[in-house]
Amino acid sequence: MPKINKTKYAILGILNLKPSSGYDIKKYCDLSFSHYWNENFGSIYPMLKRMEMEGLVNKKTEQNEGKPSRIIYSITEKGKSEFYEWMLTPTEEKSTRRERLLKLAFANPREENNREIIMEMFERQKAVIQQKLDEYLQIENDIAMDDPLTETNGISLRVIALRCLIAESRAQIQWCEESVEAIKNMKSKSKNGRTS
Amino acid sequence: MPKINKTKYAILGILNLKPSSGYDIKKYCDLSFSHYWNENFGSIYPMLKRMEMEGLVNKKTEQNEGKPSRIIYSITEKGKSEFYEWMLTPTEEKSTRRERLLKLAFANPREENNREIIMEMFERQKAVIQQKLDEYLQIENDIAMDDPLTETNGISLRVIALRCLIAESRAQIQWCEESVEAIKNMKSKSKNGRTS
DNA sequence: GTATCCATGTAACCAGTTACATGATTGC
DNA sequence: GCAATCATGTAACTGGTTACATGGATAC
Repeated sequence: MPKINKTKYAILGILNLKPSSGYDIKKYCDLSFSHYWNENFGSIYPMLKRMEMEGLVNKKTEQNEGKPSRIIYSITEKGKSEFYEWMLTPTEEKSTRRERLLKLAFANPREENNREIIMEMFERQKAVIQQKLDEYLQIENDIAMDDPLTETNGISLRVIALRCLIAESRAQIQWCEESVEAIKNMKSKSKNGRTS
Repeated sequence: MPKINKTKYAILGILNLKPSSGYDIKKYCDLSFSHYWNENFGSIYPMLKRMEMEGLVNKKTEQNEGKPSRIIYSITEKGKSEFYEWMLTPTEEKSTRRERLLKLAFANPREENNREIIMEMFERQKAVIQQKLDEYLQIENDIAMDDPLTETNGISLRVIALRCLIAESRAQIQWCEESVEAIKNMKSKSKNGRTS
């Protein structure tokens, strides 16, 4: 299965909300889902051109006196159908490179003095994750504050997306704690037990 | 902060265990941590050359009669110190592209008929995650079976690494379920409540 | 008058993947 | 004889990031 350029879908998704310029798209990304998605001008502008040639979007130059002219793209029917198809495709988030786990795999707890290093590793990792978690919780709080709709009309999808990151972070923190305990036990056991 | 080539550290980590050829390194990756790390020959061989020039590894050609000759690399002191430095650096696993969450962000639950699609999305995502989870659990089981040391001497780091993936998957599944519930409630509320 | 924002783009680069080329050996 | 494995490598490509170039408008 080939790697597919997802910038296309991000753009389609935003244009499906409303016609926008490349600049708008970038702004929207930064503002609305910076914690789990990123786009750069270097990807957006060339992709928009490509998408126009593929008939996924329509182009319209907006001439504004005074202000610089903007190129507004809108999604076509073809673009919409491609977008909805993508939306319903189950996402396989390939984690081919998880640095944290790789590091762990290289640690060797059989050697006595290494255990301290490994426990230190976990503590440091935990601190990084905790910091992220605090950040997410802060944002969750902010959203609830400035969007009273969430109370009367249920929670927003922005919050739901954020809660995935929150749930994952919490799971990771717990995993760090459990792992430290497991390594501690390993240590005490090898003292009066056997050593390979 | 610039993106750093992590292939280097993966190689250092493996060579720190024992001197190996490029081929060995690839095999080790596939065998030992395929679920969270991947390397290709296209990265390994050029990197080994570069690392030799940087003095991180030593090269030794092994001439075997009959068998094809192998180039065995071993880690140097400089390589070791760079490796341990990396090991203790807290890992910031940037999730700049979480397709699942992006999809969610584009879903609009305010429109009645969209809710069905969103719930369907969650169900499909959940199924994908569940499949992964089952896979992980199977491997965890396999490791425990063929490695009796884990019982007497505590659990291996291979299992601990795996348990991170397991914990994350479980958190994600729970998140899917909670989200579906939240959207259901949103729906019933908007029926006898207000609609924007 | 200068820093920041609006706005569009290109070029260069890096990481990582895939495909290809080569050739020897082993197992069926 | 043929497929699979051992073994090393290169070339081409894709996805994504960063830096640069340009120029007008706005805010202080």
